[in-house]
Amino acid sequence: MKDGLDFSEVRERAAEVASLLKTLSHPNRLLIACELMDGERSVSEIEAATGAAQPNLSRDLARLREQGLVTARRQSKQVFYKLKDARLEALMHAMCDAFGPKPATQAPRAAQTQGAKR
Amino acid sequence: MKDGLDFSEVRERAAEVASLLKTLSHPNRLLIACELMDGERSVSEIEAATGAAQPNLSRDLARLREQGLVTARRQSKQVFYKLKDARLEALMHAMCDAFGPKPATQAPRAAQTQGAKR
DNA sequence: TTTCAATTATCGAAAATGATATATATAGAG
DNA sequence: CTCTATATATATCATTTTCGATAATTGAAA
Repeated sequence: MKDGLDFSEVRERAAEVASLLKTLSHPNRLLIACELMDGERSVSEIEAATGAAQPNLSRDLARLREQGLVTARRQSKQVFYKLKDARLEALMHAMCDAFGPKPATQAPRAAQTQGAKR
Repeated sequence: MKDGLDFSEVRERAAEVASLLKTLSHPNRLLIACELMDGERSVSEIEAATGAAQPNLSRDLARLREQGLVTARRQSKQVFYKLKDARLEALMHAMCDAFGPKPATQAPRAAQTQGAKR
């Protein structure tokens, strides 16, 4: 039973992770997460960085909030978001590593041997 | 130009990755990918491992195929699937690291070799 | 043919999405 | 305090996609 597959638990975890992936499985939300890897950002900044329409952006931010991936902080008129989940940060870094050069705004981290993409 | 934001390219890549995540964002498909981390598996084996209904499983496998994440090989009556995309493998390992067995519930991070079942 | 293994087709319900409209919150001016 | 502008959030609608379930279909072998 120790080595045996604890199906229900495994599937439970799969459902959790799948839910997280679903939240990230939209280009705009993924871009939001990328943007927040560099630190806190206001909604307007995110809007500029992603090019998303404002109401949709707000909805996407709400989803990220509800999923527990980000937190929001209000400072006068603006609301600043930042990543909340350390696991998400790890995952984002892994994705940057796996899927190549990401935001050119800043050096990602390891410039590993990832040459011609195709 | 290096500081200028190459939006279109970034967003293009985001769309690609988001598409991949979407494909993985279903518990059963995620479980399939997990299962295939250990190597080739027949559809029946995947069915047993995931507990998915067979027609749905087939549809999910088709999605993984169409996304270019797995390949299929027929051997007499059975069809064997395996991971095709190295980036996916890397991502899966990263996810296992990040979301894997909880330190509290189970050994921190040793149970990668869950596949002594064949 | 019969049987096993897998795929495809289809249906209805639920969720996601882009677009658009409206609402709230905060701040500054008058 | 009221009026206005800015920043963000919520609501709604139409269209599309997804999903589980069930039925029908193809392929290979006995």
